[in-house]
Amino acid sequence: MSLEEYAHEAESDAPDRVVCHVDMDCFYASCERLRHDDLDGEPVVVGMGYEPGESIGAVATASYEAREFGVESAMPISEALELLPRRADADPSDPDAPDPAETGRYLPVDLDFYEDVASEVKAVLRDCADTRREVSIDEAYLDATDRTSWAVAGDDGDPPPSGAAGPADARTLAEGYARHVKDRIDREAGVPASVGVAPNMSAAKVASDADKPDGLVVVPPGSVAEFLAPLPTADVHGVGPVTERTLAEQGIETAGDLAAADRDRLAEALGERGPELSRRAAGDDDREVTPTGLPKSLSRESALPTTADEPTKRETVSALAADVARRARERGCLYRTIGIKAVEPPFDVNTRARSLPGPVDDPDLVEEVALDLLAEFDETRVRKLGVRVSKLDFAESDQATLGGFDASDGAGGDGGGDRTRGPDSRPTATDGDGGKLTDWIGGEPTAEATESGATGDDAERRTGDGQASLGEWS
DNA sequence: TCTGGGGTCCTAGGACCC
DNA sequence: TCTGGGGTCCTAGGACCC
Repeated sequence: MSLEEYAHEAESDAPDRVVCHVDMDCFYASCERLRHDDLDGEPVVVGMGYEPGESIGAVATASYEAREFGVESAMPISEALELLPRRADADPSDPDAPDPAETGRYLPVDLDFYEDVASEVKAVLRDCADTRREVSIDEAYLDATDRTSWAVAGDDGDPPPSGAAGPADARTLAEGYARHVKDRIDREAGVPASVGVAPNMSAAKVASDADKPDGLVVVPPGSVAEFLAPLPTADVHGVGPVTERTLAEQGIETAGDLAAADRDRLAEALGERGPELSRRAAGDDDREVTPTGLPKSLSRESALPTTADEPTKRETVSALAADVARRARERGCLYRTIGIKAVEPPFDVNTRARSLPGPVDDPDLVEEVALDLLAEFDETRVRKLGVRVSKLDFAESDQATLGGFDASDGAGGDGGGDRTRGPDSRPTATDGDGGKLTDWIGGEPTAEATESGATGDDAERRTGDGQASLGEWS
């Protein structure tokens, strides 16, 4: 037996984990209903880049009533308006006006308000589980193993018969716990959630999607593979349109096919991701629920009418650079790499980046480097530009400058209010590769347990609920 | 679908070092 | 000088997710 197999064997004595995935239902629309009673039961469309009366922007969230009309996430507002006219345009005295019963309410995104609501949801989650991972404004994983179990309610604590029961067949304590979480969110934050419960993260995610909205789906240990098997591969966490196509070419259409597929062959077609996806499809996912860490990069981008005009491009990049630098400063982080993105029509993405000798907080430098990188695209027609800073460093952001000996590399060391730290200015105890303080904040630094695949949390895309799940565009 | 904005991780090749 | 192997860092691009 290999060391890993041995470790796995030893682990199998541990009780099955209880992982909850909480996914708010059409969150932005639900938030709007919180403050506008008259939206109850109405088709609601929340648009980003949308302004009242206009038809620009894209659908961020459509309520389930609006989806009945075919309105979907990512859809241009103009298209949504064709399927579901605006209520305000339904003038009863105009015979050509749309029937008010066939109209919807359109609202612009108000992120500040949604964040307020989200923080009430988070307060409930904090109360319900010590181990949490907040994935986005409307989604979180909980590890509730120490709060509940897979024992059947009212029993002597025996787990349900393995594999014999379909999802939610037997009333487990875990189900009661999840019901409690869901009810508390509804009561205390006032917005509906769907909850999935399973022994691992990816199954919990799929479960929360399986009965939206207002769903509660429980997949006990032993029935995970069975639960996943009939689903299309696109429902598996990490399978996007490209991977879906690649799998289909090999005759792999369902999660069951994927689970049973030859993993060496998958590795050939998809790299290491292939076997990993197969394991997940088989119900095998041992990622721990780890708290969300600090960001790895900050960026800002914006679309513009396709142009090759140099001043326009430079102005755009300057503004984006200033914005990114401001956000970095607000969050108290230094950065070591500055990059740009230039998208050529139809959708060719170019990125360029440059690393500095040491971490800095220097808005002028961000602009200077970004413009310098942009020079390569002086003649290029672009439809979108972006600026990014990465290699972020949150460690003691401004302490290094206080003592007066700083910036051993001299890069802008005494130039105004910018904070700079040379590469060697950190104390030796925390210096060196992998020993950075930031590596330890927000989770263990081991490759296996931290981020690998722990982010993307399955495909909501069109059928799901993600307000921002417009990912199929990129 | 004809295209927004914010992120994450993975891979592959090249430079460089020992 | 040639040959080799291992390791790390950097950059660019791709896929995916919300």
